[in-house]
Amino acid sequence: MTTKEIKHVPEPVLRRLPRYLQILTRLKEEGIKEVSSTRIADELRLDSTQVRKDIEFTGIIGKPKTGFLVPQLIHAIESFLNWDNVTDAFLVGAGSLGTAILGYPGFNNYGINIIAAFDSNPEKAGGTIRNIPIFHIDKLPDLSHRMHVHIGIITVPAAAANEVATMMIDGGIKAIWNFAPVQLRVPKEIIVENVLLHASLSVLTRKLGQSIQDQK
Amino acid sequence: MTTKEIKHVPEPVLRRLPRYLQILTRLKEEGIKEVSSTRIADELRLDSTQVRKDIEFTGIIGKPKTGFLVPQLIHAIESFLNWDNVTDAFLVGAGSLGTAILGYPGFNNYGINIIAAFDSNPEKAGGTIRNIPIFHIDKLPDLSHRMHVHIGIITVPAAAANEVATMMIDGGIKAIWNFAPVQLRVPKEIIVENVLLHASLSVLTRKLGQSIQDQK
DNA sequence: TTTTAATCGAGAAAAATATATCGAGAAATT
DNA sequence: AATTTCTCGATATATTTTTCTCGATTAAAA
Ligand SMILES: NC(=O)c1ccc[n+]([C@@H]2O[C@H](COP(=O)([O-])OP(=O)(O)OC[C@H]3O[C@@H](n4cnc5c(N)ncnc54)[C@H](O)[C@@H]3O)[C@@H](O)[C@H]2O)c1
Ligand SMILES: NC(=O)c1ccc[n+]([C@@H]2O[C@H](COP(=O)([O-])OP(=O)(O)OC[C@H]3O[C@@H](n4cnc5c(N)ncnc54)[C@H](O)[C@@H]3O)[C@@H](O)[C@H]2O)c1
Repeated sequence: MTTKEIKHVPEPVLRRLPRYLQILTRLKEEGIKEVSSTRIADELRLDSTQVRKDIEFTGIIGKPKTGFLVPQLIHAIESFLNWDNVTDAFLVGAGSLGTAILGYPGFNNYGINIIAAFDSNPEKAGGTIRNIPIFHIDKLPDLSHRMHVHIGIITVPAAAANEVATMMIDGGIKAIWNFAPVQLRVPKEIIVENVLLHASLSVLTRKLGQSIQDQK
Repeated sequence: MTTKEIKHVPEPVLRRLPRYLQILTRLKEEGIKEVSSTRIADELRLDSTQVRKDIEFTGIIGKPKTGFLVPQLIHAIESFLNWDNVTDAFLVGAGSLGTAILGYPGFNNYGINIIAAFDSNPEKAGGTIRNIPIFHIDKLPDLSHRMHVHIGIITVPAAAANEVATMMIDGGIKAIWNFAPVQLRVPKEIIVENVLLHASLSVLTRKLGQSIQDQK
């Protein structure tokens, strides 16, 4: 790989890296300085070569016999995922799921910082959750332009999701984390990451159905 | 494929099927009787061959020029995912995320029916959410045995997740839908489906970081 | 010091997944 | 009735992702 060559990173790699990070953070707390790909792989039931290849993307090189330096690897993964410079985000839809996300303090460790929420229900406007203010949705266009927010989180009902996405994009948002079970119709330069819980469930229920069938 | 041969279904296929279902349900509401793989593919920005291949798993065969019958396909996918006979589930951890899930009526359409929730906080026990009773966690072993529940949902803090998983398995649960960001250590016959929101975020933040970098 | 054991990283191989090609069938159009 | 258009589904190909193999390197043990 030459100096400035941009190498494509497979999504499966991106999804595994935070899992490594989770182990590494724990090891660091335990005072462990070095870790091998074998150890990470064993904990996550993966192949050690895969772990090594994933780590290779971050640019960190290990040492035979001992492995990787824990703090160095943590830093490299966080930097690779862009989690070292936290990006501001808006959340739209302060319903039950939206409230849970707003209430979760952990996301700051994962690269995003929710600075405001919006809802179409006038009764929700004016309140705060964990010091995050909730505004009426009408305020979104103005505020997103002024605050240069780049990430939008959609937790509105499916029927409203596309409308909200359009507002976000008009407001300058570049990436959308979408929890509504619909396909967003957005320009292709907009990054969309869907959290499709029904897709997750489909894997679970199908496997369960199979395993029950197999027992017969 | 001979009569009783069990064909392995790739996970990516299982994750796409509910997305098809969502389109199909909408089309059915609009009174549309037939749909082609091309149309589904266009809406989801997929390849039509892939859609056809996925549908093939459900056993439905289409007709040239017109495609597939919408109601028939809906039924086939639901049956394939085991969503036609809804499975009872327990949820453990009636915190903010757990409450959101308990409050969501949509899961009954996705094959699961949450019949009870548990929490270690005595103050939460006794209440109900959407008519779902919340019990103290101590009641879990007894109740799960008596009620023959097969699915467990974990929405407790990461530190408590493994302990809860063990209790669930002892109680006869066969499949776990895990929202805690930890690797559950369970026997291999137990089905675990993780919802790793930090993994989803890692994809988003990395891509965003890249796209911002590329513009420079 | 020599031996042993563990690991990395490069390259090859295998497996899984996605995409392309094309003949045949069915509906609509001429 | 012939032609065009669209689609399915079988097969082949391409791409992506995972796993395997192995020599080199390092630390610890003998
Ligand atoms: N709650 C869950 O467990 C769960 C699970 C899976 C998926 N989801 C999805 O997440 C989304 C939200 O679910 P929920 O349970 O929080 O629903 P909810 O009804 O509790 O919350 C939706 C919120 O969005 C607001 N809203 C509606 N239209 C709006 C608009 N145009 N602009 C701004 N705000 C608007 C409503 O006022 C409400 O506060 C839905 O798409 C749902 O399918 C939720
Ligand atoms: N809220 C979110 O948006 C969000 C996002 C990503 C991941 N998660 C994960 O979901 C889980 C729950 O998050 P949350 O925000 O709802 O937390 P929370 O603190 O609001 O809820 C946790 C609940 O679990 C209960 N609990 C704790 N230990 C228990 C035990 N041993 N047995 C039974 N109940 C127990 C607590 O009493 C509490 O009610 C966490 O693992 C968190 O990392 C949450």
